[in-house]
Amino acid sequence: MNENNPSANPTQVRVAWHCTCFNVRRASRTITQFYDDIMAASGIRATQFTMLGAVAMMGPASATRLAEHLALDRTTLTRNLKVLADRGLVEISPGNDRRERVASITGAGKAAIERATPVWREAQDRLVAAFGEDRWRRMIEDMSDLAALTEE
Amino acid sequence: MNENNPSANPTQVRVAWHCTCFNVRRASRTITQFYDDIMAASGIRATQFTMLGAVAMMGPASATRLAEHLALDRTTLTRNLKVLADRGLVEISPGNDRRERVASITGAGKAAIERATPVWREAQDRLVAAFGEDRWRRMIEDMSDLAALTEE
DNA sequence: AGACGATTCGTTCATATGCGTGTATCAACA
DNA sequence: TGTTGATACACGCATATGAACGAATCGTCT
Repeated sequence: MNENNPSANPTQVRVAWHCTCFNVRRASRTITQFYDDIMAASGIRATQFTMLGAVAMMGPASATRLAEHLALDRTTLTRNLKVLADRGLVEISPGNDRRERVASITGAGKAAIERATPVWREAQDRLVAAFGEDRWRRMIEDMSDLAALTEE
Repeated sequence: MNENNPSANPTQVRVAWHCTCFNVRRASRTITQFYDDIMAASGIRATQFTMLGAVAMMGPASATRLAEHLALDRTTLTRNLKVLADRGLVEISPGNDRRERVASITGAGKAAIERATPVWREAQDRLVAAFGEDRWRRMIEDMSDLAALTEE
């Protein structure tokens, strides 16, 4: 490779654009913004909506259990949960096992879910319609399988 | 819905797991870790590898141009670039337009790319093999199209 | 030359993400 | 009963991500 040429060799170009990690992260960014833009009015972000849903769905659950459920690092989950706790949407309380701290949904949290669900659905519907339902369904399965494959 | 039942209604379950945003973010997490684990020995993370590649590929380029290229917020790119600059892998210098600050790859940056490329390839090859090449190729195209669709 | 809208960027605030280390608690065993 | 390995967590460090605000610079028009 020519040391004086600041542009790298063409191989590098293909590397960048075929990288699975780059592609999934880029999609993650643009899709998150797409959802957040539409959901902004509800005061709940897409990530927080997911988190609220998980807490509501799993009932009082420990951080570790929620983290495994969402394939999220336990410490990340704890901090994300704290944002919701500070807003009164979830409640963190000590569990029977005194090492544990369990999270449960509050009334305000349920109200937030009720309020955010329609806008979430709007984002989801718009995206599915634009992408094509069959193709979208296939891709969700692909991403889900890929996550299962790279998780351990 | 039963106000006393801390578990939400079953609808919420389907919402969480069919959410495009959740699925792509979860895949983004697990795949990033998959790549980072394998690439750890090289001292370069997958995200940084992408960034280095972009700088090398685009030659001296402004933050705005790089950000558009990667579908990344300008301020995010600037800070990610700073991490690489602090390690001497890229150089930030003023451009002709005095508002601009252009980034270019350094010798150490090129060396880092050379060093990291084989481990990146190992991660990529392993994932493609495990997922199936045809299916993988299709999914990359899906994710790329989806990013284009949700980008504006 | 001076005014003005557009462009490029830096800084601050807030969230999202994972790792390493240390601490409290538990369960089981000698 | 005391020890000990395992478990659940908090905290600090580092990176990744975007929004809002404001400053510097540029090009253009008068």
